Amino acid sequence: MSSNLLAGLNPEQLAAVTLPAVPALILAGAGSGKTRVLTTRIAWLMSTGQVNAHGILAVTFTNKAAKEMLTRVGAQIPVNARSLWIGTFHGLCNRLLRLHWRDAGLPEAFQILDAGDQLSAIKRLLKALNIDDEKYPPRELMHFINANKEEGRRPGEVEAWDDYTRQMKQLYEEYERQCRREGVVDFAELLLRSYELLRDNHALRQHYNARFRYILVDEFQDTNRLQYKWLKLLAGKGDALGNLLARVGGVGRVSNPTGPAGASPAGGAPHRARGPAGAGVAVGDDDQSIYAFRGANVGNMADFQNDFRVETVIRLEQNYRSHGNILDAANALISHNRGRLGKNLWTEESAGDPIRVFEAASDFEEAQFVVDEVKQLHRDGTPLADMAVLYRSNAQSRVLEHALFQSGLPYRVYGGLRFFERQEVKHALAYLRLIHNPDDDNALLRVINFPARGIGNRTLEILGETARGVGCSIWQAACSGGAGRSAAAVGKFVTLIETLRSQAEGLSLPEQVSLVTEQSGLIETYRSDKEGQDRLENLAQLVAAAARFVQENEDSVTGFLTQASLEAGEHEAAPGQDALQLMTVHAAKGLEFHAVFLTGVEEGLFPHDNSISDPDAVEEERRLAYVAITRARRRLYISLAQSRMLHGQTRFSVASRFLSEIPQDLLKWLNRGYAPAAMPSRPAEKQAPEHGLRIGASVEHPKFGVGVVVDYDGAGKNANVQVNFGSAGLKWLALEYARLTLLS
DNA sequence: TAACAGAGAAAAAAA
DNA sequence: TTCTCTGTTA
Repeated sequence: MSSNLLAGLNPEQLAAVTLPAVPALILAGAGSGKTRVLTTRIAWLMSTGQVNAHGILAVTFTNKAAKEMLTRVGAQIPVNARSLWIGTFHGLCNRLLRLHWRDAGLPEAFQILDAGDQLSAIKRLLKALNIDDEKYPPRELMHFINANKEEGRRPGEVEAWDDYTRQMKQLYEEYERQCRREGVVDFAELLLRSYELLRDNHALRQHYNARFRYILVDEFQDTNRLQYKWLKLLAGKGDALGNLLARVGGVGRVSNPTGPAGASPAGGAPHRARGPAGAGVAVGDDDQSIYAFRGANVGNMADFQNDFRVETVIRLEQNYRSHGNILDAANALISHNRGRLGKNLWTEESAGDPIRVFEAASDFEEAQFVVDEVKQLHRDGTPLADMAVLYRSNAQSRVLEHALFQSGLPYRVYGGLRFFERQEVKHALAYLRLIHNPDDDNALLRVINFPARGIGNRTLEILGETARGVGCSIWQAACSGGAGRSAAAVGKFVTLIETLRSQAEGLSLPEQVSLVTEQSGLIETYRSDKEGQDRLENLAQLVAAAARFVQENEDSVTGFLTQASLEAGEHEAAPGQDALQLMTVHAAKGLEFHAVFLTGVEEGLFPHDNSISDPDAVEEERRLAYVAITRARRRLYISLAQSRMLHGQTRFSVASRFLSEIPQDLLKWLNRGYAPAAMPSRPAEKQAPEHGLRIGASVEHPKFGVGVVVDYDGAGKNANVQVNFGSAGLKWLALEYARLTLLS
């Protein structure tokens, strides 16, 4: 059987798939068949009888990647999806904590706070404590808390040398208390809590060490410190052994034991000579590390090599995606970074097309260029969905969207709110939470006055104070009356929730969701809102999602709520229409397209202003550019604009340094030299003309026909306008003489 | 309570 | 420029 599995692998892939049970690092370049290697290895391990599904743990970062891995393994070998632990860090931690909630000190049905929930919980905390949120902004506190958790630090371990940090530390502690009281867990807490569970519970740790004989980690360059520590524990290499940590003498930091790490006999559990501790495989690409800003630590790759004394490093450098010129450009660009682990992509494919470069006079013109090229490629047979327009920052999408909209090309923008983050969905889920746990203050505050029922800030303040005074939940405070003038309204809300609860009794999950959306008044509110159509649609979708959940999993409210927090759903529920893809470079990681347009390749934008003064940050930008380039299979366009509207101002920029780091013989400048001169000069700088012929206005000329105003200068008698008459050409006309009629 | 105006910020983002 | 948040006002 295994020969089938291994067919078609190149020598490096084969080596990676059939690695013995030793720790190994696989440096997998873009498009080198990384996922295939991972899934084939899992299938190979099982089909050769080295391990059963039970003994494998595979970790990814996104639900999408986890799902894909599971599907592909399933296609190669029959597996029981339940016994195979493939998932995201958070998904797997959740699984662990649900199994061992008691040992982890959590309530059985603990709730998960997503980022938005966490922020509102923090705001509520600050209010309750009467903290000036100007001095201690909620977002900053949230960042402080998460950053510390991601370093594995509880409040007690935070070093505070100044008043500000001392206060933040204090608030971190209060926040934890609040979470404990409410039985909720934020994203970082999932990780930290399950890390601590394994660290402090020897029996449990040994159980999992023995169980997970093979651990595979995807996108290893994106792991943060805590995730790495967690992996180490699971692999049985723990800094878990408190003695080991102490002996190495670090200050509580997980530095690398320089000696023979796991082999320490000094107290604690003796390690097996082979086996569990040895089987970790990390797959990553340091050149594609683009998430340092959210705590990813590329250094984990080097630490892994040291801590696990990795002797096997496999490089997957053959690229199955792009043509040669594209890879050469990527290789050349990334070679400007220092301290790489080193890797050079190559392909058996031909060099292919040169990289097309377009320098536009303005962002407007750049967008137009993209539109024209996309149209051309589409006419030549490339599906729109196989083309992507990439940009560094979301703000750039506006002008692109505008041009696309004008041209009538269907497009799809990634980013923005996702399904379970939409307010109507969150409202509905809050009602669902409340009928199962009315003490959930977060949920209660979200909907106590939505739909509006006459409970304002003042009332909430009174309720909050009462609750705090008594030490009970807001719900209990609401039940005990004493809500001042709005007592009646509060009473009605209490009755509503209680009615909902009794009605929900015995209903299935989808029925409960449906009940809640209707009886709470949500549906009615959105129906009377002229812009509520989409929201109604989403509420219906929510019921459908609940039905699907019950079918695929179990009839469990907690399970559904967990999934809602852990899998926020798709960005766009767009139909399967063939549409051009618009997204940030970050969002494009892991994807590939026939043609890629990398836009805004200008100093100040890419690399971004905020990075330019920091060499490390510039390197991350360069990696980002590398990711962007390697998305393209056949065609790569790089465009830039000499001027662009940014924050309401026109700014002028020059080509990005990244462009000059690509060998010029790989580039084909589509318009260098003549372009800037032939283009209309910076319309944005001009004041509106008194003659009313603004740029973009349509005009008619008796001889030239219909055209569009692209520029103007002068005033009064000397006023001139430049009009693009299409086939009749671009003309400068003196307003005093030309008989122009304004059409729009 | 709800509507409105003025201020302030605008890099990237998974779970 | 435009979106979001906050504080004020009807």
